[in-house]
Amino acid sequence: MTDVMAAGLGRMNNGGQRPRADPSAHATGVMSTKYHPREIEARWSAQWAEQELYEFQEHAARPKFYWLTMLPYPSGDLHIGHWYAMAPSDAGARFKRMNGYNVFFPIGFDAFGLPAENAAIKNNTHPKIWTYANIERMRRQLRSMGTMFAWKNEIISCDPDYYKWSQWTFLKFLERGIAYREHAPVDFCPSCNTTLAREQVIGEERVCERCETPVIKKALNQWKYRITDYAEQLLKFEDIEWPEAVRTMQTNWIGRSEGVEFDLAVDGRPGQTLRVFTTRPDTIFGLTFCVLSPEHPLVREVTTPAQRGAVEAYQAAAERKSEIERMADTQEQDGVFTGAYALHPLTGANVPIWIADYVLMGYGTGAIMAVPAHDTRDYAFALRYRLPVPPVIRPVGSAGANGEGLELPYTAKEGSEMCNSGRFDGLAWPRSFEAVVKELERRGIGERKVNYRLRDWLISRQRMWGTPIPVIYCKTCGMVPVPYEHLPVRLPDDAVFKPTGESPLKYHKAFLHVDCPCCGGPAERETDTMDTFICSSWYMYAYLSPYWKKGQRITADDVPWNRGVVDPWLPIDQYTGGIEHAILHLMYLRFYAMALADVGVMPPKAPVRRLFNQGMILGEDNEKMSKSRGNVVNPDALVRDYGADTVRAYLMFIGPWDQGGPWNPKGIEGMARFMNDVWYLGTPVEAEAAPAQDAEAARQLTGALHQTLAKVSEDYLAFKYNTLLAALMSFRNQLKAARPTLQGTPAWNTAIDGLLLMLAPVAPFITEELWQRRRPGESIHLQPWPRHDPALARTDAVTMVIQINGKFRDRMEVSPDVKAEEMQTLALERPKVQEALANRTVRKVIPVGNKLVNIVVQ
RNA sequence: GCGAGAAUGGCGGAAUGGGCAGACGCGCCAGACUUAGGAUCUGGUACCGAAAGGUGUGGGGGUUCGAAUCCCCCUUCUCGCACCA
Repeated sequence: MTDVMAAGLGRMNNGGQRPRADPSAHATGVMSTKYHPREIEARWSAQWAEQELYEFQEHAARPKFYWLTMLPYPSGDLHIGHWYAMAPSDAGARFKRMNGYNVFFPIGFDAFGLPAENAAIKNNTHPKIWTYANIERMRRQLRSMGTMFAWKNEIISCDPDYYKWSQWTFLKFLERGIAYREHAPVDFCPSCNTTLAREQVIGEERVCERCETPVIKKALNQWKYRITDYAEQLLKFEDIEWPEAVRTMQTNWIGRSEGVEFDLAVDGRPGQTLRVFTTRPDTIFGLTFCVLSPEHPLVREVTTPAQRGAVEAYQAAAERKSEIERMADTQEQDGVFTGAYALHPLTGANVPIWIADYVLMGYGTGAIMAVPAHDTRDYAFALRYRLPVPPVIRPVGSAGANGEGLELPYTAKEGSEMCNSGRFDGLAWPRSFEAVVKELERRGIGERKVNYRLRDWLISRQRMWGTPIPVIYCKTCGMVPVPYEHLPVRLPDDAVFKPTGESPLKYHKAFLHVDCPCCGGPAERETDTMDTFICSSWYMYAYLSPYWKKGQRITADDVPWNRGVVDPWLPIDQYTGGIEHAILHLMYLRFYAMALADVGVMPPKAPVRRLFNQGMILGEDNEKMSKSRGNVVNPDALVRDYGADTVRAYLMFIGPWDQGGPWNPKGIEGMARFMNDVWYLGTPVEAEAAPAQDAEAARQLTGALHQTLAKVSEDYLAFKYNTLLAALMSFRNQLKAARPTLQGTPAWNTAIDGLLLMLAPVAPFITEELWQRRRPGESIHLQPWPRHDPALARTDAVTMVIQINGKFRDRMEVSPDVKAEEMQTLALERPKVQEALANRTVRKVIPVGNKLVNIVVQ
């Protein structure tokens, strides 16, 4: 522990000890002023805010473009991860704006959540105070980043005028049957003291998404949203350009599988049936036993007295097992015989009914037909308890007519055919599936069924700092929704925070006790609050008319935003954010849009057209940044040393944005040098000697400008900031080389303007400063993107490569319009080529465009 | 186990409708200017070799005049899911 800390501190000291005393220091050249990023950045931040340069313009002649970055949680300080997420997003939005779009780029705070409550307990203050103090600090930091946020449209999700509408969505969903309350076993985090949605339980170890504590099961009365009703819709990704990875993850999470559900009669119990789900009806003749989940209600009914003791012991053990940590490596299939038998639906054979915890109550019917020859789990189970394992499918055309010699378990679908299955023998997949399903349907004991892995969204949280669920429980009237006119159900400002692990709302008398809206009698409020993912499921619409009907009494007919503004601005044209939200936020957001469309407040179209997921910025050690590792990079310190422009640009230069990558503390020096060069190149020079006329050099510089422009414009659209910056650096190198001959000429000035314009989205401060020094009073951020002229980008000579048998031999300059025959002649004339061709016969010469000739010999 | 993606110098990475591998930057080496250099400027920097030349994009095959790029097999790594019937 001590070692780790010492190492961590050492690293931090090292990282912080090299402030650049004067980052603008460079020796040569005529200098008017030095580059002082801190001074110019402070000045421009203030000025842009004052001029409202970036605020929302509902109507404009330019086409609308809704550019969105995921809203941050106000944790207190802006982390380098926030910079990595937001600075490139901002650059993209700025680029769109320069390209003639009316860009809306809002920001807000996802302000409910547990850290505020923990801080409240620790400091004995209200979470609201902690949260708003953090927001104030983060607003300043976000401004220092140079982002073009439309601050006037900011929303804060813990504001009652926001969560009033979150409550409204709950009431509407309740009316439509999308919200419901259920008593069932749910995932509970003993550290956060609250239940969690299935999506918030991570991995095999089943740990809490927030604190990594293993979750336990608890049976509780909880509110849920019927997201499973939208499973089919959620599987469709029409009209949206989302990364393949996200679509695959969501598709897998939803986990659609097609199969059949059918009944088996229980032997000796007329009328008693056992329902199972299977995706492999083609293997039904291999059914040699059934397995019930230990929690299955039928277990009590069918268990014979002789087996009762063993069965109950197993049930108790299974229950305990799900409450204790689930060990990864103990996936053994064990179970207990109930003593009862079911009848095979097609053969009438007796098959024993077992219970085993590898069958889950929450999936399908909680009961399975076991076909040990063709399912790995059933196979393991059968081996363990010496149950028969008859093969009933085999690879098409395989030798053994009845599957003899088949390696078991054989689980393939494609290329399999039925055997040992009476009149079904020889039927190949997928006809085998169809035939058995038809037979079960004909007998009236089963039907096709689609099952999903997706569960309904559990939204109740036993925490205080969240949106109160607007329902009241009355002894006489039962559950009563809070009338719309009474919204919002406000969180009390005087709740007492104690480390009891329970929500202070339960002990807040004024909050808890309420008159029933129905009968006027004494009643109690729901004290659970909503999952904070609800706040972030609709904030993108709220941005367009923030705190709609603020302070006003609302009715059932109101909608949560101004549709006149919101409808024309949908969908969100570009959304950017971390891949870690691939399932949670990005699936909930789609669900919310679908459900709200059903409620009738939104057009039924995809809410987010284009999505981009950035990668994660890692510590110097290539590990995830964390305080315990001591590899956290502090953006404020970097801004102090290098300026925001350099930090922004360096983060974009590290590598492809979607890839993320480790922080290299030395690497930023290169970007600082680049900014210094830009400063030096872009600062107007007074009274220079009359520039020499060098038409050829001027043409070359103009060519370089337009080549760079083509590359940079293309890269902005594809979020390829790293290569865009590399192109700008190359251009910088060319400018430095051309400076002695061209500085002050029209070609030079155009090139410098181009450099500043192309860099403006990435580095808004330095470009604004230099632009306005050249043209006082004009913001660079209101300039149109420079037009690319392919004619000017054209060079008058291209390099042609000469290969012999595909190997590089020589290169030469040729005209861009060179003809194929000419290329061949030129290539064969080269001395190096002649030399290499001595005593060899040329068989073929292959010219490629105007860039390469391959000579094939012998 | 299933699904998705990746593997290129000392490092981050460029180049994939096949056509000069290593753009750009970091680091490193040498030099210049300097009292000084962790500033700036100039040159160099994939590997082997004195050179000519040869070899190189995780490994092995293949297609092609030509492969980092396309096809097949394998290895390793990252991410997601995981007793889902």
